[in-house]
Amino acid sequence: MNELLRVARALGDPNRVRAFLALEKRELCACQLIELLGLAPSTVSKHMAVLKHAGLVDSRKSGRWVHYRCTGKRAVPAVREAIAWAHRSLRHDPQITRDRRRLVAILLRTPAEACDTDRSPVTRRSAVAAARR
Amino acid sequence: MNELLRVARALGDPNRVRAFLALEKRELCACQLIELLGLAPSTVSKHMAVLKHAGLVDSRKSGRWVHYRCTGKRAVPAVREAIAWAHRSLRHDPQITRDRRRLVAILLRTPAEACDTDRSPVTRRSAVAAARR
DNA sequence: TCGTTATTTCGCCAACAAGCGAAGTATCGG
DNA sequence: CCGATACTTCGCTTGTTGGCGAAATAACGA
Repeated sequence: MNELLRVARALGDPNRVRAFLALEKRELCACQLIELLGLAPSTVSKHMAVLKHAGLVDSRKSGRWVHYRCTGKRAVPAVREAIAWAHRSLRHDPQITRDRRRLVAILLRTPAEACDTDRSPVTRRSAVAAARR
Repeated sequence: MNELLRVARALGDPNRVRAFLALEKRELCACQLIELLGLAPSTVSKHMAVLKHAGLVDSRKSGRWVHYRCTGKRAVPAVREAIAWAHRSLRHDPQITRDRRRLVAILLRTPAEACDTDRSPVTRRSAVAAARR
């Protein structure tokens, strides 16, 4: 039952839930999650490690940046079911809705100065479009 | 998102998960859960209050006894989905399997001396049969 | 009414979790 | 190399949680 316990505990903290839901439609690098949540980098790093250990999220390192993404369909069935539960029950949550809006701004702004200098304008535009959906 | 947080936190403790899974097929009174978990009555009472507050469980008082039961189909959709997730991911869990076996013994023994003096032998037999399934 | 039994509430302690800042690791740009 | 940038790990503080036993509440049975 350790898998269920890890997943349940990972989803038991509001900031982790916010970070996890922000990854519903796209991957994000740590600095974008830090800006979204407004927490210290070390805190966000710890939160992401918890989500990762639970199998809800994985990460890919590209240069200086670590990109996090939801494991989604690649997750094992038990975790996949939890992901569907979380996404569905928070679809209309006010906090998550606010976060979605703020993400649009973050995705528009941070590319120029930070995380994805290697991301082409066209990719950036589609990421923003995805965030609006 | 408070509902999800309450449910996730409720399912984040192994003893609460065991108690909750024990209620999958039948209702149980507090003393049976106390015996199953081997914890102090006050501790079990607190655990059940957490499960109840999360909407995973409700209770019905009958005389001296409080019978707990899974809210199951009566739960709101978000909670119902979590219930299905928990039940499905723990169907073959070793600890839960051990608990199911011990429950058979508890259901056979406790009626005579404790909780369900008001339960007729035929009902008791069917409860035991359900526990074996 | 009085004692007994079932359960909850209260008060406490130890373990854990979330937060931060400082120091450490890794990668890029010069 | 050296500084800067992006994270992560470490050490610490503070709030929360899980456990217990003792006392309180409730209901039954004599």
